[in-house]
Amino acid sequence: MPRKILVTNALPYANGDIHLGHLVGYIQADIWVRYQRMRGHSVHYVCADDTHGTPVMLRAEKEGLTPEQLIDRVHGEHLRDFTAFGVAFDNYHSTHSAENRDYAADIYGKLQAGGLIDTREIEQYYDPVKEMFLPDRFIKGECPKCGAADQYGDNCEACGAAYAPTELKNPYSAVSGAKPVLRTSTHYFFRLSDDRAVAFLREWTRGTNAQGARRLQAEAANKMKEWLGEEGENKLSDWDISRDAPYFGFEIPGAPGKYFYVWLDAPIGYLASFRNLANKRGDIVVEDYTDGARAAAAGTEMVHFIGKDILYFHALFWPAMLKFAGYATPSQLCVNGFLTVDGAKMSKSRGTFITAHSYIAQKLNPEWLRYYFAGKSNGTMEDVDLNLDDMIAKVNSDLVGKFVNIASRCAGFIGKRFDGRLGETDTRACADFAAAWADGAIAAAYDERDYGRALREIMRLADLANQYVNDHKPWELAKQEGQEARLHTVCSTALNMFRDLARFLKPVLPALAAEVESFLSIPALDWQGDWAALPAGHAIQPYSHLMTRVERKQIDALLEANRESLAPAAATPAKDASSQQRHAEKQQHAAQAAETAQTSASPHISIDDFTKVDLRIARIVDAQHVEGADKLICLQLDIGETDEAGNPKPRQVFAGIKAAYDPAALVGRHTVMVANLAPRKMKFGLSEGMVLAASDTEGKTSGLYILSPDAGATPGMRVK
RNA sequence: GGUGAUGUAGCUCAGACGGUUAGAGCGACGGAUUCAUAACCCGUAGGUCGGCGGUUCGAUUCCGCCCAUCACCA
Repeated sequence: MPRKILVTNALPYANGDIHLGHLVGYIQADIWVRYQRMRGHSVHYVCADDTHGTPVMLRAEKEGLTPEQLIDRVHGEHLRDFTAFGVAFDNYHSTHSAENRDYAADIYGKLQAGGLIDTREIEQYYDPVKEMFLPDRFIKGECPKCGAADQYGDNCEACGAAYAPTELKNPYSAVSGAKPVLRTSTHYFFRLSDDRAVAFLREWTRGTNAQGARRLQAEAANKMKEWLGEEGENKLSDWDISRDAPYFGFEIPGAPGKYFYVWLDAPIGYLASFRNLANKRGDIVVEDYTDGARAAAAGTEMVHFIGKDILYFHALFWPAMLKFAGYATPSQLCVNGFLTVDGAKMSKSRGTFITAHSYIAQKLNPEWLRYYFAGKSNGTMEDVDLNLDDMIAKVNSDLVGKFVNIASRCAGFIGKRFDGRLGETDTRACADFAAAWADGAIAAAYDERDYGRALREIMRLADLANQYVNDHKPWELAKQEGQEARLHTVCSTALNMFRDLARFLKPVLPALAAEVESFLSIPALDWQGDWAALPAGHAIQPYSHLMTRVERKQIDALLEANRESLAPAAATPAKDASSQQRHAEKQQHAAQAAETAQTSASPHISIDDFTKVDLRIARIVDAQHVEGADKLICLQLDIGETDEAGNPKPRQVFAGIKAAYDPAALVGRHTVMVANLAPRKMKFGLSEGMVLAASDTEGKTSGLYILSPDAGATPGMRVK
């Protein structure tokens, strides 16, 4: 029975270029789709641009475009890049579409009817000039901790502190420059904390689908357990799904001036793209995939390929929305990790923030990258490292030296000596190939998305083919009288091996496989049909090189083309370097801290570096055990600071010194603390610094010793 | 700090549900060969399987602790 599968890829946000980090997930999905089709399964493969939200709205304005004009242009660029890398969606649509509006309204309506939508008043910064509520990202001001100017509303790039936008000093709107005011507004919430949703998600994230496969990879299911908590616990909170006008998106039915938050309608875009495809084609019954009951009856599957940064949305909100709106829930989430380049986060200053377009513009072969990514894919959520020297070695050795070489070393004889026609095939010599086909190990590896395993096995076969040629020495046979038939057979046999290798590699290297099909004059290779040898007398085309080698200088040129000098890089921080898809409204911190840190690799620090650390004498006012923490003591430290009323205002610091100190014995002592360390939100509360303590980092001797100043030092004194 | 993941030859990665000499590719070194894009073939060297303890007749594989890296903490 052929499977009927709807495959989707995460929707890239319509606010930036496709880069190599994106391509990991798209190439993995594309390989899987191509493989399943070669097996004769029915696969619909769709994607779309994720278009809504404040960032798109503001960027369009900045460029003097309407949002529609901007997303039209980006749509073209994204589709161009995917196509160039052989990622062959059946449809590449947009979340800003009639289909998506209909689905969003329908799902929302059903959730509302099911009692899963609530409203609530929330308070938020509002830009009185621009007349809009401001996402955290669009509020700037002075860092409440270190005072650095022009910091974003969620975290400080200078000191790394995290805070709420309301804590910023002298806040201003990044959009208009106006001073924002706090305003209350009604927001709509999806009641994820509802018992029904919690119970459903607990089962859904752990369970298996109708095909008996786990819906989530083990690591992903594990991760969800953290979010869901233990049995009986309810750690989920309701989800704010509305934003106030002006907002680029869909207005919520029955709620004038309120719009669906971009993340609500983004995954719905999968269904919209599929519906759009069905409308164009006319032979797809959409409801057999989307309707809960009908999909179960039809045995269809819905498989989402996503990056691990958006697991949260796809494993909680999305299945819950679908479930309680009566839609089919996803059969499987295939989650991939981030991309690092040469072991580090992609970096604009190093030129490793490589856009898909620049790769193509530099005339690098996309299939080099497909092959390398495939070799690094093992079906887990682990990050993938693009090691550039390794990629050069791997591609040149495997694809050029081994695979393509087989055709290159045999085709000449067939062309010159036998008029381009094949002879008999030595099927006994092909026994290992036949066994590999019958055994199904390569097929299983593809199906499980462990492409690395598949390629290792395929390359073992390629080695066998080269050994076969070596052992039978066609170049000697060619010089011997009466050995023509033998020569003919050896070359034909090797070319049959070559054909099967091309078949095995086709999901990964579709363009190369197509060239092989044309070189061998054979119909499109698939995985089910006739694996019999090509018949004697079959005419092939003259051989021309199927692939060139990668050279280091090409890679260097690519890095140079993507390199930005450090100065402008600071203006446009490479925050989302490894992320596939992340909206500015949900930022992560600190990605850029690494970027700046890596620029100074000297073994010494300057005096300036040292003076950045604000060390102060502190008096331990109070010390308490922390419930539930093995190592922590909660300290209240007086460093001479006072609140607005002039009362002493101690710092709260969590110190991992419980093993060595009894809290009661600490009270009243003086010690040294780092006063300007970025505050850190811990499970137990906010930690506003750290105390200094000595220990043997080699672990040879145990013990932990906090520092004490000589008598006379008073709280607040600077240590330098 | 909590939770999770990762740590295996110079590099990139397999593997071991505890059991004789821990694997592959690349790289290095030596040899062979010349059909092939300095490709291919044969061979050699390289690892106390992050560290320390425990369980066991036996652990790199199980358990505990520690260290390092990464991610998440909405």
